[in-house]
Order: sequence, then structure tokens, then C-alpha cells
Amino acid sequence: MGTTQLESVPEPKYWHLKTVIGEALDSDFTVGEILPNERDLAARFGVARATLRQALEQLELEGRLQRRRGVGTTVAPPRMGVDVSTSQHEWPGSDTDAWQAAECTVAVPPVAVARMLDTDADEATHTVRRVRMIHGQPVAAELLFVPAASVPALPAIDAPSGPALARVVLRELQRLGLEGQDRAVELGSARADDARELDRLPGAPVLVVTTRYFAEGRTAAVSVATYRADTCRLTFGDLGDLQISHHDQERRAS
Amino acid sequence: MGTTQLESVPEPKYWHLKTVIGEALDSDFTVGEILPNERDLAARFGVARATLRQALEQLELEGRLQRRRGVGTTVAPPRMGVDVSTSQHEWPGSDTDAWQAAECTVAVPPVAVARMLDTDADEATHTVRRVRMIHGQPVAAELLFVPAASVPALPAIDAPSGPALARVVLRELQRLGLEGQDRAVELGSARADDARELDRLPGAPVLVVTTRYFAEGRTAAVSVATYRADTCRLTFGDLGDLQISHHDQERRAS
DNA sequence: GAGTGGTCTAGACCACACG
DNA sequence: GTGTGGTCTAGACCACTCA
Repeated sequence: MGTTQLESVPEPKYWHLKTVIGEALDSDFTVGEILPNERDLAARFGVARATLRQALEQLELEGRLQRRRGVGTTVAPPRMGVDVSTSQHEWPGSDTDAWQAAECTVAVPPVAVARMLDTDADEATHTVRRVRMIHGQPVAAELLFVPAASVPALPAIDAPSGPALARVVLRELQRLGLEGQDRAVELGSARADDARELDRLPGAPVLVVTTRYFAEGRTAAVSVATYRADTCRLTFGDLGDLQISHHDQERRAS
Repeated sequence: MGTTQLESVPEPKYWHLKTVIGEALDSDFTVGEILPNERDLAARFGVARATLRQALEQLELEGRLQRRRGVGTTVAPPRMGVDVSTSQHEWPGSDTDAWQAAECTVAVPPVAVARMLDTDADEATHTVRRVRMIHGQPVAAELLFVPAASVPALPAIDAPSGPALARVVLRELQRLGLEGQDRAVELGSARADDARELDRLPGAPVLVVTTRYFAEGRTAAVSVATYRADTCRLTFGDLGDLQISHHDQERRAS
């Protein structure tokens, strides 16, 4: 009868920990500040390190913490709004926007992409690989699949390769025009190559944005872009500028 | 010199496990089939159960497995495409679509929502709570915040409450018309109440869709909908019908 | 009650960053 | 080298489902 809280529904420890630490982040820490290391924190809360880590993982998933091996755990800035809806009739990366370091090879796309492009399952396409940078940070890694049929002028000059070829392919797409697009978003985990470019570990949670581009009455290209789920809030429209921190939601009045 | 694989860059065990099991799912299992239990699987692969679980967690995150306490682990069906872009000038849930079990209270919204609504931080709004069902399964739990200013006809008849009031509020919104909307998607983890309605454990990964509805030149309502990240692929446009399994992406030709 | 996944522990060693 | 987070182990107990 000493305790004020009946334990009829025992909340998991890591869940309670997450709440406690989350509140501490709001009140006692500022963005960029370094937390005590995991062994100290675990001792301080009287739990095993694995349990403490479970709580930190959740907070990292929600974009509130950033952990780097060999460095430490820091308080993450609010997620940035990343606009994913280009104007309906313009190819992204047109001029001086945030896509960088294009590379281009010829490869057979995954069957799901081939299906969208309506090409044969083993037909190779131009495959542009590029990274989207914001504030000097990589936020997305993209593969853009462009069937030969969409860039008919190309085969004549297959001399350039790598970045040079990528630029040529993108320029040809501009000339093609764009009639519309289609999008889907789902949760995934970063492949090893994407993880490297996004400065994360393999398996890190990412938002996979699949875009179908239409031109001349058919699917002219398909893009698969993986966005860092921890740092990005994908926006469609003008919502991007707003300062939203979703965890505010936690404490709402009844 | 007996091994064919040089271990210069030792891949984590759970990562390798995930790949192996993932391939087995493609070749040896069918949707809905039950996997051996975790203790058996761990023994079979010669790893600790915690390591095996790390691999299963990743596969579940990618929507390829479904685990239920007391039951077992089953092969998940491909994610379903859920259309999130209602026609630009129509409120969702208009007539016979997939939103259900509306409830309505009056509550102070989280400050992030109040900011979008341009209401005072402590001003209460009508708060409609409903669940989106597809194929008999709950896929999303939504909170719709409607300031009193958006439904001026209401205060006169505040007699009904609960589901009845919810329907009245939604009907009033229809009358208001809709000029446009705005959306953002980010990764989150399910709060306890959402988790219950989505038939998941608290903390389960969800895609949080924040929508701003415009009418009469201002923000008429804000919706915060949490979609099950394991079973849903959010679509914007017509992409929803396509049969995409994203993990096809894994094995692409070089 | 038997069997499942979920939580938790107390260790150990490894890969990496930084001074 | 020292300190950090990342991986891994071999157990234990709990909450849940179902026959």
C-alpha cells in the first residue's frame, strides 16, 4: 500500500523509459547536445543496456535522437520538410536544385520497375543514380530508370559515360516533356549502397518514394528514391515550411 | 584456404540472416504460411534467439512477415496500396467509403496542430476520431481537428455526442466545401491508443499523414492519420492498383 | 497447460572516431 | 589508446492465444 500506482497493466520498461527520456529531451536538452553514453544512462535508470537501447532506438526512429558509432548520442533537430511533389509538368532536377553527383549505367531494372515501364523483364535501361542534398546533407538516394525508347537520340552518342552520360540522359528527358506523374510512399530499410550514400548503417529505416513519369501517352521513366526516415518529413504541397514536431501530439488534452 | 569467402568485411550476422530468410520466403513459402518458431529457427541457424529476432524484425518492418504473440510468425501478403489523395475539392469519407466508427469529443489539439489551424494554443476544437478499414482490416487511425469557426451551425445543437456528433460535424464540413489541401508524410511510432485500434503493439512503426484542409480562404481543418507501415503503401494518384513488391529491388543486375 | 512471441538481464567482443 | 555505439550470447521470465 506504499505505492500510489497500481501495476495492473505493467507497461514495458523500455516504453516507460522512452517517455521519461523524451520528456527530458524537451525540458533539459537543446538541439545538438550530447547525451551521456549508453552505459551511464542504463546504470542511471537501473536497467540493462539492451533495454536502454530499445528506448533510444524508438526515439531515433521518431527523429528525436541521432546516434553515431564512435561519437555518441545527440539531440536531433526537428525533421526537415522535403518537397516531393514537383510541379506536375516538369522533370525534377531541372536546373540548380538539390540533386547531385549523377552517375549513369545501363542495367536491368528490378521486375517491379520493368512492369511499370512495360518493358521486358530482362531488358536493360539507362539507370541514373543521384543523391539529393539539403543543407549539405544527403537526404535521399535515387535510381532513375529510363528505357531507351524514352531517349531515342542517345544511342548515336554512347561515347560519354558516368556523370557525363547522366547529364545527357536528363537533358533528353527535359526535351521529351512531361505529362503527369504518380507516386507511392512506403517504409523500407536501406540497402548497403543507399546506406553508404545517406551516411547511415545498412538497414536504417527509409521512406521509399516510387514515382512514375508519363510522357507521350506512356510511362517514360520510373524513379525509386529512398529518403532518410529519421531526418525527413515528405511534403506534398506547401506544408513544408511549417515547423512541426510530431511528438507534440503525445500530450494532448482529453 | 578451405573457405571460398574472404571475411575481410564481416557482414553482421543478422543482416546475412535477413537475406537468407528473405530468399527462403520467396522460394519456399507461400503467403500466410507459418514459419517455425523463433527458438527452432535460432537453433537451426546456430545463432542466439536475439540475433534471429533482429533479422525477423527487419523483415517485419519491410512488410514481409507478420508476427503475433501467442500465435506465431506468418508470411505477410504484399502491402496494399492505399490511396491518400482524395480529389482536390472533396472531403474524404463523403459517403460510403472506408472510414468507420467515428467518435467526437471536444479537446485542445497539440500545439503543432493549433499552429496550423491558427487557433490559440489552448483553444479546444471538435475532435473526430475514426478508423479506416480495408478488406475488413484497420489500416489507419485518424484524428480530425475542426475548429468551431469551421462549423458555425453546430453550437446551436450540441445535444448529440459521440458517433452522432461526429456525423453532424462531417456533414457540416461537406456543406462548407473544400478549396484545396496539403499533405506531409513522416515515420512515427504508434501511440498506445492508435496501436489498439490498429491491432498492433504500442510503438509499432506507422506512417503519419498530416493533412491541412482549406476552405473559405483559411485552414478549415487538420487531420493526423497514422497508417500501419507494415501493411500499407501510400499512393498518390493511380499507382495504387499496381502489384509492386519492393524487395524485388534487392536483386537488381549490375 | 502448452506453445508462441515480447521483454529483460549481465555480460562479452567488435568497429569506428578522435585526440 | 580510449571511449563510443553496434553486435552477439545464453539464459530467464512474462503476456498472450488456443485447444
